[in-house]
Amino acid sequence: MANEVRVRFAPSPTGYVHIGSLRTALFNFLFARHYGGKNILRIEDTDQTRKVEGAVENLIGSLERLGITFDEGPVAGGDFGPYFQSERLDIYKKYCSELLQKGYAYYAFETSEELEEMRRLQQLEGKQTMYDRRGRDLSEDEVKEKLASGAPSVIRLKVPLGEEVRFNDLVKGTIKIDSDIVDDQILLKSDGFPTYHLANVIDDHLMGITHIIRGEEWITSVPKHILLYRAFGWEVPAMAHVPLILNRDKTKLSKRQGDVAVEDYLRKGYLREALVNFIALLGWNPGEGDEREFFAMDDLIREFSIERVQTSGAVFNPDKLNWMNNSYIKDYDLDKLTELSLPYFSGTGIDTSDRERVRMILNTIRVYLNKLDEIPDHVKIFSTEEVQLEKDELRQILEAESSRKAIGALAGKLEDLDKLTADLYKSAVAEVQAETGVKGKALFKPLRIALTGSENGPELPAIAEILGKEKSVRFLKRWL
RNA sequence: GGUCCCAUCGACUAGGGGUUAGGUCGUCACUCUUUCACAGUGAAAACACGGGUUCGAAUCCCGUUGGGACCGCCA
Repeated sequence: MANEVRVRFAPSPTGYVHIGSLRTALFNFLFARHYGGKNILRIEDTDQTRKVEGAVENLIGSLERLGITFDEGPVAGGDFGPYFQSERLDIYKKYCSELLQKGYAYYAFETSEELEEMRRLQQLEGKQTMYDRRGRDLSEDEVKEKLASGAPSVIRLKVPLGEEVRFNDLVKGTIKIDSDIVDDQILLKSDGFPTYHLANVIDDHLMGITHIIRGEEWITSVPKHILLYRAFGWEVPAMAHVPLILNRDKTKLSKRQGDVAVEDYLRKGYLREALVNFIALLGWNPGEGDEREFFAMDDLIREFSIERVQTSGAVFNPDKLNWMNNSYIKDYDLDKLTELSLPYFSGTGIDTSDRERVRMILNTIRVYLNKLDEIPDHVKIFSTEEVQLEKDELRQILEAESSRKAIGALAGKLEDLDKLTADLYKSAVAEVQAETGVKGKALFKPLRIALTGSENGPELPAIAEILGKEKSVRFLKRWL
């Protein structure tokens, strides 16, 4: 590409990062990095009623945890700032009056109530609800008069009628819309703030954005934006509208049907690599018969292309996320995994200052973990001071004559050891088998139950080693 | 309701005129492991429908149906 690629992620600061936003942010990031361009963060905070304290910091923090970084933005700075729209009000006003002057926009004075009434009537008639453009009929004098009287006013886009607005979307192809059904969108609100549509067009142009990559929900407002670019005499950036991420019932992914905040997933112990990998594959794949499923961020950067983004929406499938996360957990560098897991041990009764022990525990249970917050479920057997039987029926197994014989023999052997290791445990059990004649299920089952209170779980020798000699012996002897 | 978008197994998807329509998750079975899980092997499971175009359509075109998004002084 001749010019440097410049893309932007432009969220409104609502306090958390939606999974759908994450994917938009990811795709922008991948696209920018793939072409060696710039990834820009712009905060769309023109709705004063929606301000959330600390939202921007949180947003940047979450994205950075996932490895999505910005070259320009509120924190990174840059030559195209400010990157908060609320700090660019003068710019919008200036361009808006230019529109007014050129006759591409006009003043309107309806109150919210009047507009609501208008919509209600339109709905009754079964028509599309949109501004009926009545403000266009006001004479210059009428407008002057109202303005002078101090009546609240907005500025609306004067949509040229009877035209077909068309554009080429990088993922959807050519899209055309009849301008007659394009709303005379409010550009400047009565509080002096611009709407998304105005601010977005001005900023994208001023910030030199070359490609707009955003969710499909924006597609119907593109004509407004095109008209705006045209009115200003600006070049329209390339656009790519990516399909939505859906609930199980195929509606737009929403809070009501489960977690949608990236922070929720991070908190539950989904690994950043797994989350990024999974989200990237929701709507993108390398194609051409390439059947890989695992991609590190570098792989994604190298292979991502907007042309391979899916045209239809994708259901967010937690089962597959779990599978992928579990795969990452199983393969993860054990030391790093140990560090990441530490917070999840709080309240389990396991002393995390003994890193080596935590490491061993993690290594034996990681195969069971879909996510890190499941750790407590699997470590009870290591922290308990007295084994609890999972169910009462297990007591019978313990009380069998052969069981007592084996348990007693093993307890004796372990007692003689200096230090209990998995290997020593194994040989001790082998000796018990030889000496008592108890073998097979009759041997292993009671030992497992005596040591853990459960019929199943990780490998017994590993458990015994983690338990240590003292505890193992004590647990065994209890059933004699 | 209007406009726009979309349509391959239950889910994510590959394929894109001639394929036994491939892979992954999930499900089921078997093997392995003296447990569960892991791993391995296998199975069930899809081109929404109707018309064209073509020697030949899952693939291209049109329509139908179905689903979704948007229709705010939100973004």
